[in-house]
Amino acid sequence: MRPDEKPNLRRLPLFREMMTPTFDDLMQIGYSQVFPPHLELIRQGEYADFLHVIIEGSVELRATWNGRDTVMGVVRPVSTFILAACVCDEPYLMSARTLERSQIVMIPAADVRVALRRDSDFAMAAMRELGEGYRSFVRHTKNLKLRDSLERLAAYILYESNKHDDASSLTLPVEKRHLASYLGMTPENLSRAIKTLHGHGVTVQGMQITITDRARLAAIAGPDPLIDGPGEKVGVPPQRSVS
Amino acid sequence: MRPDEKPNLRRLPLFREMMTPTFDDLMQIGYSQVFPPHLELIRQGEYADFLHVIIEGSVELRATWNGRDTVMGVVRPVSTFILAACVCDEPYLMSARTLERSQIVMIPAADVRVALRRDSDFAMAAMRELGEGYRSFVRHTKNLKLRDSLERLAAYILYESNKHDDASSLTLPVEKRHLASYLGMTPENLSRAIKTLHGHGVTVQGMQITITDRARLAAIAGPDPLIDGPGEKVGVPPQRSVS
DNA sequence: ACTATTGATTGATAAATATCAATCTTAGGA
DNA sequence: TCCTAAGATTGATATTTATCAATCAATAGT
Repeated sequence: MRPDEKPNLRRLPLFREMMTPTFDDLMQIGYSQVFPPHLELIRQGEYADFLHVIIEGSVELRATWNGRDTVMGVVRPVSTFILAACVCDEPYLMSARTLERSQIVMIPAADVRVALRRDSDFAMAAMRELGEGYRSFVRHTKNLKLRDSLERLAAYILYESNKHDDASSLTLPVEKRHLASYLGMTPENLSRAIKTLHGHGVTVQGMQITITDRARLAAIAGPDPLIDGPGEKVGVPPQRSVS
Repeated sequence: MRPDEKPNLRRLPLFREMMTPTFDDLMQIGYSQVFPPHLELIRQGEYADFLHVIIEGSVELRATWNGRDTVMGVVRPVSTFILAACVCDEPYLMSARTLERSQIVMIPAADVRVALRRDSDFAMAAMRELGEGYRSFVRHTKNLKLRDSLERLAAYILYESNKHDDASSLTLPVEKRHLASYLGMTPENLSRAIKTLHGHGVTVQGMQITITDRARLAAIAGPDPLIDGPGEKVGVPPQRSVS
C-alpha cells in the first residue's frame, strides 16, 4: 500500500476513531490492488475473506437468482464494503464487480475480527457502520414497496440533487440500465418514466439531468428522510459505507 | 421485571455472552410491561428511547409513506428489536405495534450504548446482531426484486415448513392480508396465488397449509439460502432478532 | 472519418399486479 | 344461538410493468 493512501483510510468513519496501533496493524496486513474495469471481485455465496475498502473507481453490488439479476447498489471512494459478511463470518449475499479501473484495499476478515475484539473504539465504529448499513437497506425496501417506479425515479433525482448541494443540474453517475435495475425497473420503463417527468419539473438529455421545477418534482417524489436517507453531501470524502 | 424472566433474556444471542455485571445493570434499569393487542409501541420518525425485547406475544413492524403502508416484518419471542436505531441514535424507520397481548422489556437506549462501550463481549454480540439484521434485509430486498409474487409465496411456505422441521402441515402465523403486505402484494393477489399453488404441491384451507408435493413447490420457489436465509429451527428460543 | 458495437429509445403487445365491487366465511359478541 | 363485523374470496376491469422487436444514438477502435 502506498503511504499516501493511509490518511484517506484513516478518515473513514470506520477507521477514524480506532486506536493508532490497531490501525497500523491493519494497514500492515492489508494490501492495495488495482483492478481493471468489469472484474468480478466477489461472487455471492462465497465466504468472506477480506474487508474491502474502495480508494478509487467504483464498484457495483449485484445479486443473482435463477438467471435473473439486479443491481443492489454502487460503492464509491472512500468507503468500505461487505463488513457484515466479515463480522458474521458468513457467505456473501451479493456479488461485487468493478465498473471502472478501481483501486481497492483488502484486509483479511480474520484480522478485522481480531481488531474488533481488541479495540472497543473500532468496535463502536463498526456497530454504527453496520447499523447504518441496516438502516439503508430498510429504506431501500420501503422505497420498493411503498413507491411506484415513477416515484422512485423522481425521488432518486431529487436525492442526487440534494447530495450535490441542491444543484439543479447534474450528471447521472451510472449507465441508465444500471440505474433502472437499481430502481427495480427495466431500461425501457426507465426511458418512459424519464419522458413522463418531462413537464413535471425535470429534463433529461443523455446523462445530463436538469431540474426545472423542484416543487413539481417533489410533488411526485414525496421526499422523506425515512426513505431517502439523510441528505449527506458529497465531495468531502469519506462518504457512507456499505456494510 | 419478574425474576423468572431474566434467564430467558440471558439466553438471547445479544445478551448471552456479555459480562454478568453488565447484564445485571441492564436488567436493573429495564422494566417489563404488558401491552394490549393493536397498540402502537413505536412510531416511525420518532427517536429511539428504548431497546425493546419481546418476551411474549408478537409485534408487527410496519412502514408508512404518503398514505400507503406495508408490513416490514413480525417479531416473536424471545428477541430484540430496533437495536440499529438505538446504536445509531437516529429516528425509527419503522413503526411497531402489538398483534396480540404482548409482554415487552424496555431498556433505555442511552444505557444500552453505555453498556456497549464498557463490555466488549456485548459489543461483539451487538455487531453480529446488527450484521444479521443487515443481511436479513438484503435478502428481503433480493426476494422482492428477483422473484415475482407467486415465487415469493412459494418460497415463504417452503421456508416456514423448513423452520418447523420440514413439517408438511403448518398454520399461517399471521392473517393473510398481513402476509400479503409482507410479501409485497395485495390480499386479492395472495388469494389468487394460493389458488394457483393448488395443483403445484400445496393446498391451503383457511390458515392451514399442507404441502403435498415438496418438489413441485420447490420448483416454483427456487429456494436459496442467500435469499431465504439459513434454515433456523423454531421452538427452541431464542430466535433471531430484528435490529 | 468510418465502422462496429453497445446502450438508449420507441412502439406494439403481453403479462403481472392492483383496484373496485360483490359475495362468502368465519370468529366473536350479545 | 344468532347476529354482526371483519377478513377472505371471486369476478370484472384498469393500471402498471415487462417483453419483444425495431430503430436510433453515442462511443470506441481502426
